[in-house]
Amino acid sequence: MTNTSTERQACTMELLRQANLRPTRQRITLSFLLFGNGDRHVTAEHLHAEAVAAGEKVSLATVYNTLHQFRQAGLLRELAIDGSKTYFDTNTSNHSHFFDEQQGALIDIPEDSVRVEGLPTPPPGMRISHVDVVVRLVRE
Amino acid sequence: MTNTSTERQACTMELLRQANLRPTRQRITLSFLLFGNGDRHVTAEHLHAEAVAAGEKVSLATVYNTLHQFRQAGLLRELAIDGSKTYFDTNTSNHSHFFDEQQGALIDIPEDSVRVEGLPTPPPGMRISHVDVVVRLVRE
DNA sequence: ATTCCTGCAAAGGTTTTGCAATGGG
DNA sequence: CCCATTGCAAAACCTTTGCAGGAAT
Repeated sequence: MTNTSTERQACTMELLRQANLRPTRQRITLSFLLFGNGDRHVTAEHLHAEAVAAGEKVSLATVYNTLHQFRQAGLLRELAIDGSKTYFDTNTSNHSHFFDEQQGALIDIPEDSVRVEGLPTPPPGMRISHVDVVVRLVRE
Repeated sequence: MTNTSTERQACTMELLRQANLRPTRQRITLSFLLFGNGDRHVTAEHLHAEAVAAGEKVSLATVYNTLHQFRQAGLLRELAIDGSKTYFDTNTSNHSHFFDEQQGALIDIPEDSVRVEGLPTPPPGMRISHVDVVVRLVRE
């Protein structure tokens, strides 16, 4: 543990300020939950439950709004894993994922271990913004 | 053009029979739209609109049912591309996709051109069922 | 005749939106 | 004080489901 709680909180405030988002009580709690303790994958509902469990009074609508604001600010990446739910990843680097289809669990694969080779040139007038790799797992 | 329309229709009927699905009017039309003319990516709504435009009387619920029945029979693959919509691919081989985020358009990448290397071993008790690669494109 | 399939409408789940009330700067 | 932000409830959206009528074997 190298940071005090106060230092981490100051860091969180700085994140919000740089993203041009007013550091409201709700946003501070949510960014703390998201960025305060390593890389995470969350859904809106999951994060909302966590905030409520932590004693924060915040609505689900605000969680959705905040997640999208953070995504627009480049603090989160949206993942298309499963048609029915939207996952957000606090690790915005270009890394791959394992996905356990039965459990709905996501696991990061370190950024530099996976290489995608032999990609064709994109159609004219277009460029690659991101390469998503999802490795789907089933129980043996 | 090597097949007559009748031959293609016979082929379609054969698909359904092998999948243990009664060759009803709706299923015949839908499988013909899906498999009658090369590889395709469709959403339920898109396929429904196409069927209606072709003069077929079919409900959206039946299109959903049929797409899932075809997927269970291994005739289609479901793609997670975008949180809000489910895409189905008539090409069930393990290939990659370009996705144009602005247009929502999907383009196949030939199966053998892309290689994913350096994947770590799956967690104990699990094995890889499929590797999905989506190359997201933006306008330059 | 029996079983499967279809259509409709209603329910389901997730996400977005409109608007009045609240709270930071 | 002003304007961004919040919360609520309603709406929007895609998808699934229940069930009665219809079609296939």
